[in-house]
Parts: sequence; C-alpha cells; structure tokens
Amino acid sequence: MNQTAAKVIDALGALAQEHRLALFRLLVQAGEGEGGMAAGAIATALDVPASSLSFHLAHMERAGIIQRLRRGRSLIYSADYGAMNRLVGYLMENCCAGDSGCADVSTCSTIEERQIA
Amino acid sequence: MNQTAAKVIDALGALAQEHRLALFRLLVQAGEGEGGMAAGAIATALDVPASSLSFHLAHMERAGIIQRLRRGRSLIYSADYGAMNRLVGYLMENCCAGDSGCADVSTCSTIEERQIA
DNA sequence: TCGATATTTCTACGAATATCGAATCATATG
DNA sequence: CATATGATTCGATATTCGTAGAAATATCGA
Repeated sequence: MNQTAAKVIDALGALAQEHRLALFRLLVQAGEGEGGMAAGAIATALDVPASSLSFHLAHMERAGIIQRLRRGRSLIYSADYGAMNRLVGYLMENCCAGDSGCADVSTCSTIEERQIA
Repeated sequence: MNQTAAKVIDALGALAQEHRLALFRLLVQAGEGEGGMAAGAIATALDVPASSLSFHLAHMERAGIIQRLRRGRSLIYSADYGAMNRLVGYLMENCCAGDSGCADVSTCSTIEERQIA
C-alpha cells in the first residue's frame, strides 16, 4: 500500500464514526480557519464527555481532516476543506474510464477542477 | 443518530480499509453497471484470498457503495457512483456558512483554490 | 502565586473488525 | 446425472477501536 492510500484510509476512518461524523459536519458548517469551534463548545453541542471527545479530535487531527489553534485557554478546531476535496478526488480518480459515461456525475465531472490544488 | 447519518457511516467505514479502498478504486475504473469485474478477477488483481475478498465485497454491498449481478457462475461487482456523490454532498453540506463562499455544495473549495479558478 | 477554567493524557476493558482455511452452495457443461 | 468451476459462509483467532472516570497539563485573571 502506498503513502497516499494510507492517508486516505486514515481520513475515511476518521469520518466513519457516529460522533466524529457529526463533529466534522458541525465544523464544516462553522467554517474554516478562524471560524471553527472550541473543544468545550463541541462537547456541549454533541453531548459527549470531554475525554471521549478529545480522543476523537486527536484522531481526526492526526488524519489531517481538521486543524486546531489555541486561543487563550481554548483550543479552536476547524474543518480542512482542502483535505476533503483531495479525498474525493482520489476516490473517484479515473471514473471516466468506464463506457457508461460519467458526464452526469458531478463528482466525476469536477475532477480536473479539483486537481488544480 | 438519524437514518441518513447511519448510512453515511456505513459507506465511509466500507471505504476505510486497505483492501476495500483498493477494490473500490478498481471498480470505479472498471465503470458502472455492465462494466464491473467478477469476484475472481478482483481477487487475482488484489492478491487477496477468495474468502477474505468475499467478506469485503459483502461489507461494501451492504453499505450500498457497490452493486452486484450474476452472469453465469460469476458474480459481477460494480461501483455505485451515485452513492458516492450523495456521500460527498452529505459531508460538505452547508459548507457555505463559512467565509469561503462556495457556490456549489459538491465543490466547497478553499480560499486559495478559488483564487486560482 | 493561587485558584479557576479548558482540555488532554492515562488506564482498563468490552465490543467490533480482519483474516483465511475448510466446508458448502450455485451454476454450467459433458 | 456427475463433475468442475466460481463464489460464499462458517468458525476460530488476533487485532483494533470506543468509552469515560481520574489524574495531569496549560492558560488566564486577581
């Protein structure tokens, strides 16, 4: 298994769990970078014990799908949109090779656009 | 947890594994529907024992990201592009709430990426 | 410095997952 | 019908994952 595949598996695994999926969506809607949310606010919103949440946040940050920065006593977490786009690009790579045609498949049709970054 | 989230978790979990990720990409490149590949051909391509592969194929079909049809003694498996697109849509839903200002939900880009486009 | 607040790390353990040989099931062919 | 072929299911085992209380760490304000 190559390096890229390993990263993709980490990212997918980081999203394939009830609390982490809800957490990621919460962060996606909170915006990137400065947006984000403090760990405590997330714990309250999701109703998950702090230590459990910390476990999940660490998991997601290690997987590269969220980022964190400190502001005073709070640690602000935010979603990494770029990582998500790269993830999708990898999953659907070369999907146009089939003869069924994927012109009507939005993910597939935007591959080139996505790979600019 | 709602029904939709549960399905999304199943789909993500079905992709978050070395053999299954390689398998999905193989099927994506083999095309949808009649394209696809027989279980035996997949086992050969991925160099995974038949019983192990069968476990993974069942996992992915149950998760709704691949489909199968019988052709003689062979079972042909193919990727479900639509399921993948719905998955991405769910993950990035309402990502426009942030300051990135994306117009298309399926391509919620980062600020840097938008400057290029 | 002291105490309050925010969050992580440590720890243990039950639950879920991956593996793969052997046995079984389904279909085709002579 | 008998046999070969393609694929799944069964069973046992090893590994990884999720949980949450308690203790430790980091930062702020008085």
